[in-house]
Amino acid sequence: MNTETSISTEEAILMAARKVFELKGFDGARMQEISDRARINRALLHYYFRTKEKMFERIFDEALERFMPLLSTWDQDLEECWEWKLKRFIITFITFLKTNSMLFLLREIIRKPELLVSKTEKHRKKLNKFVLYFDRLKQERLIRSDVDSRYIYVIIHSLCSFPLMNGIVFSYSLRISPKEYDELMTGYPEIISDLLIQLLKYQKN
Amino acid sequence: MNTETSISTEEAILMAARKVFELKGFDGARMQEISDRARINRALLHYYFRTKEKMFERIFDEALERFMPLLSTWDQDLEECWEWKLKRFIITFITFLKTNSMLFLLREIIRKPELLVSKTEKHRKKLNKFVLYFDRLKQERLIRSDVDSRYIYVIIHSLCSFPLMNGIVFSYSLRISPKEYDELMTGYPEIISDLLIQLLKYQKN
DNA sequence: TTACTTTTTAACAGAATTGTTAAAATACTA
DNA sequence: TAGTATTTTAACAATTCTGTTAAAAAGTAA
Repeated sequence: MNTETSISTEEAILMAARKVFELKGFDGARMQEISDRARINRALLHYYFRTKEKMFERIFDEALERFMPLLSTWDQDLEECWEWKLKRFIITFITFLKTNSMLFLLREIIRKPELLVSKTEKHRKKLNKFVLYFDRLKQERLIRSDVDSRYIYVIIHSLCSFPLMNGIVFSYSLRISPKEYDELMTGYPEIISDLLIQLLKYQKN
Repeated sequence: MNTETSISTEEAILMAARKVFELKGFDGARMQEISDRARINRALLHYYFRTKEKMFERIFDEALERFMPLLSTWDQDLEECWEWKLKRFIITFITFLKTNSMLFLLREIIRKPELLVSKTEKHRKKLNKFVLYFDRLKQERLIRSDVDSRYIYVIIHSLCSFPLMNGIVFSYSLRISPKEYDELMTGYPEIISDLLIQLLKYQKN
């Protein structure tokens, strides 16, 4: 087997598959559409990935493996102040989400909840780092202590994730083009970083 | 035709269809599963709704028709202070979203973007009420003027919508059961109302 | 050129799904 | 009870999609 051509073909297939699965979901995706996008034929598709199921699993796993590490950064660079940490997280996360569809993951998890449990067991332990970190910030009186850290978690993630996955709807609701919406959103990470910092900062009185 | 039994059967079908479409999406939904849920047989399903397509259209339209009115409440009760207005919106919206899947709409719109345009034309005009209202609040120096009203729109909607549609993932990430997450979320509308009010309130200095 | 690998072509089997139909069974109403 | 409307049963046609196969074609490297 010539590894080089195989890999580029395999990569073409994976890129195409990812795109189609993200757009249409597992049930709506068609092997034909994937092979069209990869500019190969359907026989070759099955030659590289035996079944649609296996191909999906690969795409889904890779998506999760890209995603999970982002969630366990809260115990790194502990000397960094929380404002910077937060800001950096938000910018990194939003940048990441521009090329990684959260909706894809969510849709498939809702279709088949086992996907979440089976594929993330090894990351499970790391998931409480956020809450630990923010509870600590409260103890140290660096941030306000009257908001449950789990709410803070939900708030930050909602503010990062939803504007991107709901882009079509938001741009329609705001009566601007998707392009204009994208442009509007370039300033968004800065804005919410600053707002969240204002909001969370410990209030002296 | 005996209208009463028909309506109850039709309603059973619609309820079942809605549930299945919300869970599986159009492509993943099976007529068999819908008729099972409605406790009737597949022949009767087609007797009431000729095709899957037509049934879906009905479900989707109804979902949009429930949804859209919520977005055009910003020019009602103008004597009410903006804090109350905001709080009322948030509570109403979140309550609504508990029984109306935003993910369903989003998934189908992404699958087939025409759905959004074709089905909401008549509501399109009303969609700028939010921005108009908040721009006015800024003029009157009731809220801070350094945040684009469109960002405020995105922020409020993200904070309302995402925690519910991402419930499975959040409860997993926070390592609590879905039930515990629901309980946690009962306090959520109050919290974000208050936080948003703090954040938006006009700052004297 | 030769040997080998990759890719295409074209055909097909099998399964799942949608939608239809006719006749029988059941439920309802006058 | 008789007549009407609703629902079930069971079978079927048509289509779409997945996955397989064998042989041919094209590409690559020695």
